[in-house]
Amino acid sequence: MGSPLPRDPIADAQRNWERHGWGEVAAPMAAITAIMRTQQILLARIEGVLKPFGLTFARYELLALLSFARSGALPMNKASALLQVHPTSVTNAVDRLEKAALVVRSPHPTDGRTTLIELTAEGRTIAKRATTALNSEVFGQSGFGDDDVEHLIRVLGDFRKAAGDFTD
Amino acid sequence: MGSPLPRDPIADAQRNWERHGWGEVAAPMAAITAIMRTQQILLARIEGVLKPFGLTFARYELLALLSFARSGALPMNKASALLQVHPTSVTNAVDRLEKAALVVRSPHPTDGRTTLIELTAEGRTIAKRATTALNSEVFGQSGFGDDDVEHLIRVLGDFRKAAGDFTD
DNA sequence: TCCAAACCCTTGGATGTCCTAGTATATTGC
DNA sequence: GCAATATACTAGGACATCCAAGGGTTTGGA
Repeated sequence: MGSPLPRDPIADAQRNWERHGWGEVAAPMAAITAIMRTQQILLARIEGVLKPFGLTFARYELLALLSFARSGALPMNKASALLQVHPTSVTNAVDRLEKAALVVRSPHPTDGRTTLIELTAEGRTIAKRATTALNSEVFGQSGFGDDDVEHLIRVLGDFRKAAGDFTD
Repeated sequence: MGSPLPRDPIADAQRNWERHGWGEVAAPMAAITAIMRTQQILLARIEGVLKPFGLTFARYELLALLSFARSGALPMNKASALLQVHPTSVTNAVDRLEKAALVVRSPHPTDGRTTLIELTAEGRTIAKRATTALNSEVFGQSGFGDDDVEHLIRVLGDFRKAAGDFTD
């Protein structure tokens, strides 16, 4: 999308913050901005790997979640909670996955309000293949050192917990 | 959007990865997934603070960038490069900011291809107020410890550099 | 000098996310 | 048992991001 900049724009922003007398929060601002940008880079990599499978990250996450469920099926609301996205986002993802025949919707046996999302055989195959690709092309070459990975898991885990993501 | 889960879904995913024989990349997978989720949480906080100003994060970033430019103006392509987003995203943001009278488009004095984005007086005021709000309500209460902030800046900075964001 | 290649911005389309209803089904409480 | 409340999913709308294409402007090499 663009060639490398001569200078780190986030470091520049941090300096600007300090210069304007906001030194107190300049570092957290830089850290948060860096998280936003890193997510953008990672998402682009992931989507690039998933594209050949006709998947996006949102759809992959749902597929992967289903593949780990014992029965290969989950209620929409459960998927929404576990993926931590809005219910309408799940509806959207399921619509597209269903068109691609990777999942099917089926009524819940006892609760008429609930819809189950079920992995098809092809869905399971694609999920497996996509995971293999992501493992080798993204997670296996993250560029983060082992210590940094551990640190990120701990720091961001604490953050997510404090934000109310989970109790544990 | 949902009440806290009883267990950390990312830690669960990491265990699933290990259980399926992908232990080698389970930790980086967890770290990357945590970054994605953290970004989502932070973005929601930021947008919540900006909403009263009629701004989104994308528009705020552009406004802030302009406010740090000496002349209060920048070519669209420069803004695109510095914000590291696609040119069409800048077009979109400028369209909306211009409707809100926070910026104006003006022709480049010497290059007929280029359009300058210029901050209006009101744009500068809103930028300042929004920044104050973000500083006190988000950056000042990030929840990250000082050491963790420094670590994040370093680790993510190295990552962004390796990804080709900047040379420095 | 002049035309092809490079560059800049915009339009149109595909996706994803969230929010705000609206419909249907369950549960609760009186 | 029935009305009121709570849940589950979906439709429609607002935004953001990217990609592919198209039209206008500059630049540079023949």
